[in-house]
Amino acid sequence: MDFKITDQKWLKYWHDNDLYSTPSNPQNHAYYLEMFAYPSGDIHMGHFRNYTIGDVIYRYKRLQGQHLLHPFGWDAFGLPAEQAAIKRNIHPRDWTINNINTGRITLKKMGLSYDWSREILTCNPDYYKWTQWLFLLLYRNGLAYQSKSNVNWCDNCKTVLANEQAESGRCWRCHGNVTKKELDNCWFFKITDYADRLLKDLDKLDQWPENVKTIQKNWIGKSEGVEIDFKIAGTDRIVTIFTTRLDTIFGVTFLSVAPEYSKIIELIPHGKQAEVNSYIKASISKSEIDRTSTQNKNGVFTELYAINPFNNKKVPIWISDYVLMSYGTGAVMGVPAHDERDFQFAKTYSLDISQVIKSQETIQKECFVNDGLLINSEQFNNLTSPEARAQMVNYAVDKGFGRQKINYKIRDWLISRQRYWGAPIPILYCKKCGITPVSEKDLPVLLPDDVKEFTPKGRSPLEDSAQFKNAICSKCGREANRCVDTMDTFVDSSFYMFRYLDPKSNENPWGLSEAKKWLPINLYIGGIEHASGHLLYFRFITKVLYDAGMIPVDEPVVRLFNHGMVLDKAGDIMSKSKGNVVAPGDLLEEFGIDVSRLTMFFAAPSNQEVKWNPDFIKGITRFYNRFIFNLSELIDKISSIKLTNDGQLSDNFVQLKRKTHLHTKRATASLENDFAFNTAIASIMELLNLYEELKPDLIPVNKNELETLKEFITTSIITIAPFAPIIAEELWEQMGYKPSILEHAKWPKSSTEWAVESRQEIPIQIDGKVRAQIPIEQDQNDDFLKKNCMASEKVKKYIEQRQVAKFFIVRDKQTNSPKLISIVTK
RNA sequence: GGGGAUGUGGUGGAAUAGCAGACACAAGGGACUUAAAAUCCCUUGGGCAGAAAUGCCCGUGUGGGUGCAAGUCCCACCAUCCCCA
Repeated sequence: MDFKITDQKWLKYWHDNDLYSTPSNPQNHAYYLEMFAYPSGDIHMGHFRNYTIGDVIYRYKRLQGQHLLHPFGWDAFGLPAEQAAIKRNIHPRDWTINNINTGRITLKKMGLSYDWSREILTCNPDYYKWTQWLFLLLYRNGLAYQSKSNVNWCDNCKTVLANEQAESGRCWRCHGNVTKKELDNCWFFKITDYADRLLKDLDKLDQWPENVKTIQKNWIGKSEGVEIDFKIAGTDRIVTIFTTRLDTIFGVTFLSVAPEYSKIIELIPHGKQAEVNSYIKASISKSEIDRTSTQNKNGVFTELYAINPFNNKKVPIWISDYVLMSYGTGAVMGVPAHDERDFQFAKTYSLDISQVIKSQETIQKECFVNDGLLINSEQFNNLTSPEARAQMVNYAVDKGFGRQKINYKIRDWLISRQRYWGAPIPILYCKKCGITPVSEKDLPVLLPDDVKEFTPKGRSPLEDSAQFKNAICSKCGREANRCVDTMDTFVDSSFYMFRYLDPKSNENPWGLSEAKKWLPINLYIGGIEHASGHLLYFRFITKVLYDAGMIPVDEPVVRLFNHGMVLDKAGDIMSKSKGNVVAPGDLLEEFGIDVSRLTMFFAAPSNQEVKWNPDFIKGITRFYNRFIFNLSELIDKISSIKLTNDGQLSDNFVQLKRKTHLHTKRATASLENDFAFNTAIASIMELLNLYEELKPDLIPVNKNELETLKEFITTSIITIAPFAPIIAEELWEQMGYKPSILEHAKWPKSSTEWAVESRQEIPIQIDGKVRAQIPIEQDQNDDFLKKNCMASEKVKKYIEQRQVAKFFIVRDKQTNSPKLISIVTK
């Protein structure tokens, strides 16, 4: 059988018969989705893995009779298109479309079960019209606002960098230092308004991996604490600190404020200002990693003092760069006795350490960070930490110098980019009306064609397009300027899965009836790297759309699955510069669809990394050819056999039937539970191995034996279909059934009666070690087994001259048949 | 600095607390062949004893713990990888 012919044959059949189109009136429906692709050249092995895993699940569910939505699209806006434009003098759109065309050809060669009629390109006006619509929806609801912002700035490249492009404080392209720069007119989405819901609803996601939920939880970073106002001695100014450990407030020996904390600068004595300024300058150019992770905390004394409102003690105010302006109030109280960082800081500068929680440790040598009983805290002495926190906050509120405060680490989502290749923000600046949203009927705001220069200058290339920038105010009709920024591509990808519901609609982004038909998404497959970015934005936008009545669910995805990475043989990431890239297209050409897929699945469980080794292909090819040979041969052989007489199965047929059912059970579990396709394929191999072993003696002499062979054939073909769809179709047809197997076959069920090991003996453990076996017989009650066991010569040998202290039989939970006998001697 | 994952033969990996190494790869030996490829058969965690059948001991990163029984559960540590800031 030549895969070049069969691959083509079935690709054509599937295409001609619209096999993967979405049913319009789905029964028993489900929505399966893989993360769409960023088009950078051809698709790579990571895509290959991601999309074939989704394809396996699609085929399996289809064989179980489900009606499915399984779409695909492209995350087509983004920075690399502009870089290519600068480097090769090609328009970002052309570069992007070329890459999509290349990628699509490869995906189609893979024979994936996508409904291509729903394909989406986020860079097309009929898509980004809805990105802009989404912006307006948020704007209308007070969830989009404009503000100044400290952005990452590479002075070398004269450009703004996204967080993910400032790797460890270095520019990803020139490795120059990244500093912060204040920019006006940045647009934000108010994700912080949803922080609490995003956190709380994680509990609903019982089919999401724990690690993703933990990442999101930490990212949101909710902490419940208190703000306390400290007066600055000799002034009427205050410094407000945020703390979660109010119970330690009598241990405060200093305050620390962030270098960006501008309010106190003017109060600093003149003689000190030069020193302070140079410290601030040095700190601000450091990355947050450097600031928070160094062992040596450092700072500079301001010669200012603050008054602790609890005990009126005067404590020094320091500026230290381990305090971040973006967290809390930008000021913290220093309690070296009970906080690790404060302890290090106090040690460095020989500040006082004052213990207020009882502990065994010597406080001068190490700090004690746990809760405990309060000491040295006046009227709060002898309270436990939680009691003290409750009473102290009441006290502070009563006296008017403190308040309860919930703090989040998550910041509002900065969505404006000074870039060309993105969806323009649909906002007008009118001299009379101010900030004015473009009216919905004027969407989309199209990207202009007269931009030729994409080299970053720190402002958007759209600034230079007169055609784009000059506009008419949608309120008063006078001249206005368009907002020249475009949106972060994470906005594009935060609702594409809803646009798939109705991707051709011009009237609305999708119809509510379609949303009710298909949502929520039953399974979403992609890499873990999106745990805190895309998946959080996507959950946020889902909630916004839910609140707006656009969709019926407030969580988008029931089950999330993260596939492992594909590395090279040595465990290195595949990259062009290393020259270790394996191209999916080449694999398909050389080995065909089935073998390429089977090799990937067999290499490792889907959630673990694969170290791709070309040697893997050999073993799979060997198995694949044996599978085809034996199945074809058997199909031919039995087609001429007619048996109508009843009769018992002989031993060999019993063995084959058991293995067939056991295999069905294992394959089903693998597809339902953990997507460990390697074990499902190993199970098919075992079934085939057993068949080959028994083959000479599998001559059916009655109807039941013939049926057992047929069951073996159909089970083998149907259960391999999700993994190797081409050969499944081919053999299904050879059996004389109507194609496609997806439409006319049904996933087999295993019976508990037959899905049992063909085991001959029961192992006997004596003092924890297997020492003997007894044969399994008809009678399986306790007394009989015990008698048999004690009669065994080997058992006698081990327990002679010893007393049996314990004897028990371990039975299978489901079948109750004995699995193991355990004897403990004195 | 914080969070997470993983550690099992020469390799990829199996194993609801119940016979560790399924299923494969590689390697070695053999058959077929003028030869090679392909295919097929045998051996294959380490050690000891035995002519052999076989028997015994050790073994899942390290050290402890719980259990009749631990790769699996608990505690501490080591190593590698990933993510976030």
